[in-house]
Amino acid sequence: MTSDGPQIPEQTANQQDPGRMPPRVRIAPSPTGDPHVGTAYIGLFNYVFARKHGGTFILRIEDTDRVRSSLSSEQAIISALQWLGLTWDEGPDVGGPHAPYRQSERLDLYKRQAQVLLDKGAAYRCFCTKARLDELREQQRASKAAHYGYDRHCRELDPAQSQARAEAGETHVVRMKMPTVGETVVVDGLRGSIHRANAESDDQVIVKSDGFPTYHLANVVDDHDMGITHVIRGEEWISSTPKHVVLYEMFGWEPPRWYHIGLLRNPDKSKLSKRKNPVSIDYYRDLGYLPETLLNFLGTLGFSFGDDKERFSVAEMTEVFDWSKVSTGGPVFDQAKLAAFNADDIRALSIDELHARVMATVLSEDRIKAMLTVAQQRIDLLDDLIPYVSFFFGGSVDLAPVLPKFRIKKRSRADVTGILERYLEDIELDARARGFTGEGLEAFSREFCERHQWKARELFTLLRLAVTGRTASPGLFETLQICGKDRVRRRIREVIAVLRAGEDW
RNA sequence: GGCCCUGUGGUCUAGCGGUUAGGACGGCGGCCUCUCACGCCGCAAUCCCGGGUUCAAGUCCCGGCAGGGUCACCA
Repeated sequence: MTSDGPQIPEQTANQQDPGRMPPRVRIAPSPTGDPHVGTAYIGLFNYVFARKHGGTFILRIEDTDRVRSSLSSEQAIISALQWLGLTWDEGPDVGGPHAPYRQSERLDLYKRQAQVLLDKGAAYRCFCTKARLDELREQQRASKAAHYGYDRHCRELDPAQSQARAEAGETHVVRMKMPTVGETVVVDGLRGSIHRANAESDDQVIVKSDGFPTYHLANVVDDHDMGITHVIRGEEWISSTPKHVVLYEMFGWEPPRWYHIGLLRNPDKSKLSKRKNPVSIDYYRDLGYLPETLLNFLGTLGFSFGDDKERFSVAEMTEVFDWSKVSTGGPVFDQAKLAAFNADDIRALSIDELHARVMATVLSEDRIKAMLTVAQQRIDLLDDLIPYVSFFFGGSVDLAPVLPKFRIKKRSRADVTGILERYLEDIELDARARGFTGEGLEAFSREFCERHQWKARELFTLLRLAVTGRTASPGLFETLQICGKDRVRRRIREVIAVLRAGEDW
């Protein structure tokens, strides 16, 4: 299976000597939403590490979650990473020696490997129902149990009987048979040895009832198959890494080296989340951050260049990169500092360069034409254009003049705030709205109104006020489309914050 | 709650037994200037706590505490 992949001299691959063979690293985003800055952050470290050592940087799409994954999200991730310039050597779009690079297209491999584990007695079929598991979890929570995991109910079922039940069509999952004694050590290149008693880990599901593998199986199988030498990923994975180590042992494979990078945080120190901070790479792109600036900023989080230098390019970072310069704490993603970096970089551009950047982004031909299309009927002089379309630009909009208009007859302040919050959330859930085209948004929005028993007129007014800061604008949905998803979301979020802070009416 | 990770100004970080604890963002004050912005100068602000070890601890050890992650048929 890996006959063409390099065998990794793991024994010699210590921190001083990253291995004689060039490293192979990957990022493995899940295409379940907008491209996340966390992906860019982890991608940066993987990219730099690979380039530093003349290795290979791979993009693998982890789309084993059948219900949440979408091709549009995958495309968005690819284009966001391309915008940043983190180019990969192998991936779903460019192919490579270990294609396919999309997990949904590698099902046979996982199925085969799961069978290997089953045959070895290292895994077993579990027929427990969702209801039983929910109840179990509930009980554990209620009784404040020391351990919350699966109770291994099906672990000792007779394999032959299990197989017969499976063949008879009984729905089941496959779980790994975690050792119940001893401990597993994860050697982390950043944090040293992490010990964990095996009894702490439960029998993780490795194949779901729909036949798709879970992350744990797919990730181990693919990393091995693709010859991944160093797994550089987020800290959130630390607690399941012992399971991964055990999986490698069960297969008899040499594990990669692990490096767990600290998680990006919200200002309140919790894990970075879209409710508390813009997390979409698209947001930063569409609001006019420079890609090299975003990368530089990300580079200063968790990594220190040395010599008090913090403005550096990816190429420079690559030159001096060393794990000893990487810290393990979870850095807060500070918008103000990013903005300051961006301001500096804009100032450093020549006028010609600046012009080129602006024309390629906020004033791109497509965008201007879209604006002209909606402005044509509404301006009398050519010179009226810019004032008229001003709300298509910039982050926030001045709400002060329209704030009183948010008061809608027979609706409380809480009603208004609530419906806007709900709208913001539901955009994510609806495929048409997610695409953010005028048509899709309109269909979604009308349905949304019906569902919540709001008149279209009421909600649409709120949206217009929130997004444009005006009582009159071009058609709402074409306006939303041109503004773009991230600007729209930001402005709605800001309105919500303002309304929430105010007195009831 | 169990387990695990982390702990230098508000934030990102440097430091690796002896430093006036350095830089950056932000804040504050000033200079420049027709205004604003830029730019420049300056100021305030930090070693989580408690024990050890040591002539000497932000740096080493132990114990607390705090924050975070994770305990899914999501990754």
